[in-house]
Amino acid sequence: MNPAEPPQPPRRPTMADVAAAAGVSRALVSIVIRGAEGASDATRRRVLQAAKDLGYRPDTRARLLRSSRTRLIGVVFNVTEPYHAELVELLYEAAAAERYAITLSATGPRRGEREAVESLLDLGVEAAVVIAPTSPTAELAALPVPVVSMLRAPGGGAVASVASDEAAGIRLAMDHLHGLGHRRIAHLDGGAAVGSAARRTAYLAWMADAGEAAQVIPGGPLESDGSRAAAMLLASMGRPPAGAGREGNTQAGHATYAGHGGTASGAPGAPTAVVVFNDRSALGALDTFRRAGLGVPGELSVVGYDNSRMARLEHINLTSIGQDGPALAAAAVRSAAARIAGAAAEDVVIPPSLEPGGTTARLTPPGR
Amino acid sequence: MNPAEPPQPPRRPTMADVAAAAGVSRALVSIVIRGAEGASDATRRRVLQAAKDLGYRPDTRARLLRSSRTRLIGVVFNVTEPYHAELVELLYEAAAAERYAITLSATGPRRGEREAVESLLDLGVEAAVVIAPTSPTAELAALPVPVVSMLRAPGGGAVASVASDEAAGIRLAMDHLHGLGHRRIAHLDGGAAVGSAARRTAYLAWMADAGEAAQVIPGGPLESDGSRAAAMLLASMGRPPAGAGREGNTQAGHATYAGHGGTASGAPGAPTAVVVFNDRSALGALDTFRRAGLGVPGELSVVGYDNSRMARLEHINLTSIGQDGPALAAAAVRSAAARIAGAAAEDVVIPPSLEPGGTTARLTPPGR
DNA sequence: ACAGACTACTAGATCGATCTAGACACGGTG
DNA sequence: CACCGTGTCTAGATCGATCTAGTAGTCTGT
Repeated sequence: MNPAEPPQPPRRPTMADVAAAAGVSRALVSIVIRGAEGASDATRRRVLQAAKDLGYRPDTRARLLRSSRTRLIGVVFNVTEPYHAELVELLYEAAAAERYAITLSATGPRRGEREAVESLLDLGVEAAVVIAPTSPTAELAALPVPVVSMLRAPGGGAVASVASDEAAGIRLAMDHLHGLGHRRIAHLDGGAAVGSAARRTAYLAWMADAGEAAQVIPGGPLESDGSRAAAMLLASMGRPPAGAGREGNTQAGHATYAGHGGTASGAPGAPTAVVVFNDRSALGALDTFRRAGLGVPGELSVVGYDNSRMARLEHINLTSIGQDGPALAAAAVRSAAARIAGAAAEDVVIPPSLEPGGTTARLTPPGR
Repeated sequence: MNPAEPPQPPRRPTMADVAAAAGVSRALVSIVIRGAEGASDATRRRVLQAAKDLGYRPDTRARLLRSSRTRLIGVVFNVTEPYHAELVELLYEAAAAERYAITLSATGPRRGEREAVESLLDLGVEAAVVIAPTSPTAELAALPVPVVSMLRAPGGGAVASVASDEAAGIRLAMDHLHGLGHRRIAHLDGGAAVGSAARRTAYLAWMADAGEAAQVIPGGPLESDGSRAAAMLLASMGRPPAGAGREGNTQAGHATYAGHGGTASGAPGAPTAVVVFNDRSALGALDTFRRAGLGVPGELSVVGYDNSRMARLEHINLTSIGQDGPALAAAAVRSAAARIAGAAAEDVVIPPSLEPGGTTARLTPPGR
């Protein structure tokens, strides 16, 4: 009721307020809040109670500014990539387990990697995790904090990396198809995307080992790339795609070719299975195959890569190579923590696994 | 060469370093860096040059801590929602245009909205933009900073909102289909998802006005929801879905029903078009329809909602209601800025538009 | 010539935490 | 009893910026 009293500025309580309420010094409150040692159990309880009563929450800005250990890891991800989103979610959990906090910075068509990383540095992160980096390794290594690159193949020691074994993943896919009787297997590649070269090389090596003729169709990481590559593959099989006109690309669709019957279609030597660069691309390809009236997996088996949430949707149920996201995320955080603690950069390789789905099937003998 | 000198701590330069190099006070450097007035052009140039030479970058932590105007807007988004990702990207740009910075906080299966918002508050954001909030309006209104909710219908004044006109969007879809000759139009709804009720209501109202019998199939926001709802619709049309067995849900697929021919299939009164809650759901539905051998748009026209990047992929080319992302993002940032400046909460409604694609076509007369 | 206004600049307090150095109490030892 | 070690706690400096209040110096008008 004092007229001189300020009207009611609902100021957020600070450490000093808690200290006053609990009858201790600010420093002690800091100790208790951080969970550091140096306070008796009795006062610890008292301080925590006071903090709770006041609704105190530590101010991140002040903590970041003052403390030598911010316990903050920055994550750079491409906001247009669904699989990155999955990893981001897992990174939150993995970081929490190591008592680190995460702060995000997105890249995108109009926001570059450099910009994203620097905004993190200005915030005082102790390390940066960059998902599928496009910057050269040397540039990442030159940053003033340790960098962990995810999903990109090891770059030579200067930057820690966490990735799955691309070659092993492709071999899993090839072995799986081989076990189902497939011999003529094509590859729709990822073009210039991160990881594409490694997967293509592994495919070529496997085919060479098996003594089979390889067929690589240039593609890319997006649904549209897969769709386009699929159309090229169809053409090479002597099988026209669905719809002829330009405008009517979806009209009537598959009905045109649906009567073909079960197996072994098109030119002799046409592939009976394809391994696609990633799930997004595989989804585009699947769509194009099916609209052209090609039965999947009846006439053609398809394997993707990433085992993304999308691939696991029941109506899609794509056979895919899984990268074990939780393991990747945990390894990335551990690697970052280790480098912060002074360890040298290491390359972690996570073994991939094959997730069987409904888009691969045993090859039906042609002459049946 | 002085042995007492520390070996080489590559400390990041601070404002004091720049001040010393330029021969001015710290305060003046602050003025120049912020672009505030109160410095002559000559010194301004000198200070900027010194900053550049030293590679100075302002420390975000210190700036956030000290300044009353952090010019920081927090964005809460669901990392598993591709459409949110599109908006995030647009928000970065919209914020930059108003000289605000963005900081992200993701929600997800294991990270709630409350947690995400609070981490932003601890960072000192001046306002929060929450995309498709799930918390009750009252809870958002109780936060100590202004909140702008995106994509959720106006909640009654306490919280500013930016959303597209759901009812108008649905009407656009219905009018489009009506103009193509369709009369029996079904709706696959969004279940409990944000915005679903408004769209369903608008659909029912339109059908009532037109004197047609409405048919709402319960669905949801995900691909799998759309797929399931599509299967229900097929059943109601007396048309069995593709494949009979459980395991073989994709085998042979559409071939079973492909011979049906052009138009007007199934029970009398069966819909010739569907309006689906959103694009993701529509994609699932599309897949199920096509595998069942139902030609889209030959036998059934399909309209989605969001006009997402996915819908625009050339091989999908979904007719969809566009929410004008750039306008939404710009309005959200402007609204946040206005509330920070003291304005009352307002509800902004952005008119949607129809993006024609290849999944809708003129109805072929049944008795032709 | 002098008050008043304006411009260019600076010293020092401040934001809310952490960190360092040291005070104080208390029990055990020689 | 003096001394030491340990556990608990505090005063004050500090992080790197912004903000306030105030000081020179210049210009303007009468």
